[in-house]
This record gives sequence, structure tokens and C-alpha cells, in this order.
Amino acid sequence: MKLEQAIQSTKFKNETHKAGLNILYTAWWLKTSFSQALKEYGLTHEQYNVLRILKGKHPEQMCVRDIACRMIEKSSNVPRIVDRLEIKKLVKRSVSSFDKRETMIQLTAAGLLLLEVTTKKADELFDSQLCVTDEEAKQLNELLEKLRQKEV
Amino acid sequence: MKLEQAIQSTKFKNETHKAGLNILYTAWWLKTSFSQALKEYGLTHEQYNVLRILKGKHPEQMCVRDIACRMIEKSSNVPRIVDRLEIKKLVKRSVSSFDKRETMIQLTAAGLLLLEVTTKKADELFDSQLCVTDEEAKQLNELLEKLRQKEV
DNA sequence: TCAAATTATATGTATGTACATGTATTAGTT
DNA sequence: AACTAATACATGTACATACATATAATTTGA
Repeated sequence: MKLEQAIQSTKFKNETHKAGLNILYTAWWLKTSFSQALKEYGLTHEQYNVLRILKGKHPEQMCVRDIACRMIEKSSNVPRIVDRLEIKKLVKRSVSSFDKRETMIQLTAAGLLLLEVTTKKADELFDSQLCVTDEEAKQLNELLEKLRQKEV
Repeated sequence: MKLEQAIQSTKFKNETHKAGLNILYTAWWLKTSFSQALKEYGLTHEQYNVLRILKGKHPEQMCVRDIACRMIEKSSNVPRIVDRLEIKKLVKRSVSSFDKRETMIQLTAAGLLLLEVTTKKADELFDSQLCVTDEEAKQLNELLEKLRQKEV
């Protein structure tokens, strides 16, 4: 669907302005299909993101701060997301012996198992939903990174 | 900043997968700078979006449903956003005489004024933050729309 | 014409975001 | 060593999202 149809608007200030809205809309669309796919496993897409990050270090633990700085949405409130994962026994919290201020998070066996299943689903979704060639994806990545040049 | 630095991850399944994450990250970044700019006016970026949509029809009114289907994030809860705008006297609610189920929303003079000031700020932000040429923006729009081809 | 289905909006709940503040621990300075 | 600053995390609050349900008005169709 064209952006014009999606947000029922035909006039944009310029192509750059339209690109901004197009990125926001595409991100919403992507998050939504993603969340949809995870729903049957009782995971939100942020919870999935945290599990994925933990997997990267598994079986080592990670502290909350290290998880936070790997999140796509930097202002995510990791302790709260971990709360929910802990209730579902997908992760375990413990106090760091190295620095007692740190809370160390570790995937449980259940978490690891659920992650394997959902990762398969999620990867399939990415492959089937995102209709660009490898070359186009590369181009898209370059454009997005150029666009973000002034990032602070 | 490259995506790799932003989310401290170097391995991606493929370029398409990376593009997906890149879109999500760029959208977060954009929303954040945007919200930052609106903060001094006491508006959230969703509230601004609703005001913008209302402006499109001003001085006519719009019903909640019409606003909703123009939102970038379709699952936004428009009645609740309108609640907050109404408290700040930026919009006015009234029951439609045409169909009493409908709630008609209209910008107030205060809303219109605030919108003018914030629109200027927002447009400046878009122009200064999004570092792409007109040609690149056009390319980006095409790629995003190709990517979303399978949209339902 | 009237009961049933549909529609428009409001509202409840769980989760997440954005930001401020509180608490415990560690690091740094003198 | 003791005081101060910084750090890591938890938690409170306001707003937003995602989805389910409630309520009232309108439309449909038997």
C-alpha cells in the first residue's frame, strides 16, 4: 500500500518529509506484524527483543544496563520488561557478585526453548514480509544511515 | 551512527533483516527527536499528529473514526488522545447531528495557534535532521513501498 | 415495524515509553 | 577513613498502545 492510501493524505511538504512519515509508518507496520506473530507464544515484541539480546551471551548472564544499550528503542524500561519475563520463568534475576548494584539476568531453559521456536517464526516473517532484494536492502540501509547522519 | 554501533550488534542474518531493524531504529530516533522538539509546548507527538489531521479539514469538524484512519499508527486510541487535547482546550468535542453515535472534533482557536507554532518547529526539525537529498528521499520512499508490498 | 446485526465511541486492563525520583553500592577525593 | 559524586537498578506517574468489552445509535432485513 502506498503511504498516501495508508494515511489518507496526498500532500507532503517535500519528498524528505514524506520519507520521514514513510519510515514511521513502515516501522509501525513491521512492529504490528511482528507482534501478531509472537502473540500465540504470549510474548510482546519488546520481551522477544530482550530474550534475543540475552541469547547473544548465553549461557553467560548480562546486567540490565548491557541489555538496555542493545535495545532498538533506547528508552525502553528494561527492569520492567524483565519483571514480566521473570514472572513467566523465561529469565532469572540475581545480584552480581562483582558489583552488588548490578542485577544479572540469565535465560532459563524455558526461555531458551521458547526463543528457539519464536526466532524461527520471526525470521520467517522477516523473510516473507519484507519484499526487497538483497541489493535493495543494502541500498535501504545506506540511505537510512545517511539520513541519520546528524544523530547525536 | 551506524546501526551496528546503535544496537551493539554486528551479525545480521542478511541485509533484509538488517534493513528491518534499521527501519525500527530510525523510526525510534525520529520519534524521539520529534517528541523532544514538541515538549516545550506540552504536546506529545501523537497529540500533534491529531491536531495536524484536524487542521487538514479546519474549520470543518472531523469524527473520531476519520481521524483514526489517518493516523500513522493505526492502533492509536484516538478518544483518549482527544481527551487530553480537550483538557488543554486545544479541541472541542460535540455530538454529530447527522449521526448521534459520532463525536465530532474541532480545533479551537488556541489549538490552531499552537499548531502553527509547533508545525514551524516540526518542519524545521525534519529539514535539518533528515540528511538526504530530494532524489535520495524519493528512492527511500520507493524502497519502503516495495518493502511493504505484502501489506494486508 | 421490530429484532438482530452493525457501527461509533468510550472505557477497562495489561504492557510499554518517557522521564523523574529513590535506594543501595561503588568510586573518587581529600 | 570519611565524605561526596557517580552508577545501577527499581519504582512512581503520565501518556500511549493493543486489545477486549460495553453502550448507545443506526442500519438491515425478515
